[in-house]
Amino acid sequence: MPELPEVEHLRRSLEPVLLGRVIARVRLRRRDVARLDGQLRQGGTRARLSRGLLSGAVITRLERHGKQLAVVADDQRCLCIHLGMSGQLRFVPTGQTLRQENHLHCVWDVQSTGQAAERGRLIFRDPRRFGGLWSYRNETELNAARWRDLGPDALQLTVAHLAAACTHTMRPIKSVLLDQSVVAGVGNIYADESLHAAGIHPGAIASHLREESLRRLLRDLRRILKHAIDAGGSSVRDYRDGRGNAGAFASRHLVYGRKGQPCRRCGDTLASVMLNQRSTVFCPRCQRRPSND
DNA sequence: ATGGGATCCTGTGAGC
DNA sequence: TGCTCACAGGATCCCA
Repeated sequence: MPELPEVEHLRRSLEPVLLGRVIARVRLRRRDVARLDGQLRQGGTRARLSRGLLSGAVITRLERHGKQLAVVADDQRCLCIHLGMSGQLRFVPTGQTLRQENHLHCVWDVQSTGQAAERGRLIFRDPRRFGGLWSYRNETELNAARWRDLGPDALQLTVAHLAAACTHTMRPIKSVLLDQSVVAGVGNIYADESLHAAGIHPGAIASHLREESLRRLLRDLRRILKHAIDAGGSSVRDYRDGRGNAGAFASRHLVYGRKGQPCRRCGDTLASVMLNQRSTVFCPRCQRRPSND
């Protein structure tokens, strides 16, 4: 379940093998994962499809906002890649055989522009297909369309913005954290981890929290996200970076996936509730629910 | 307007 | 051993 740290680590792991390289060919094996100009493809020609998927482009930048990635080309074209739940983006150097992999939806042939013809393939796999590819003519269109409704990236979020999103709402604080229009990049893992670190009950009504609590939450969220990026992300099950390596942060989770186990801070047994249809793990002692909720 | 629930999808692991 | 079934969840849509 790639969240901000996983996508950021993926972005960094792909930069060395993609920047300055040209996309020689694209093979879209499953059409419904791709949207042209942000729209579900309807009768677009094969050429238009290839173009949207960056065929012939030289890759100049890899951008990220929240959990989404964008590959930007020298001619402005840009392809937004969202991994959803189980999506993987991986670079496979030529010579390394591409194992018979299922759910392989798109393959890009990548080669260097210089003398030494270093080649490889970039592959997009997504068994559960919650992810996808969205093509745009340029970054302005991406920002005006798909990224328009995203809040600030979690690493750029300010207390003022978070506090503004929390006033006048009866939603639980965890729902606010998971809301991508409030803050982009936080999913179930890092919501639970940051709330635990800040000592805030996930079900606490957002508008009842003091600014001091929100300040602590933001500080801990940012700290945890940065540590997770450095550790290569959390590989709970599927996540792999651009070279196929698992992340190491899952072993450092204090609450996520640890229901029934002792809290690593106070020793109390970690409890679990459903919130937003998500299993939510917290420590009943470290994260007391305010009495007025 | 706000927020909660159902929905999509497949692999995994528990339990019989 | 092999089967069934619940569960995992990001985003989107629908409805109260």
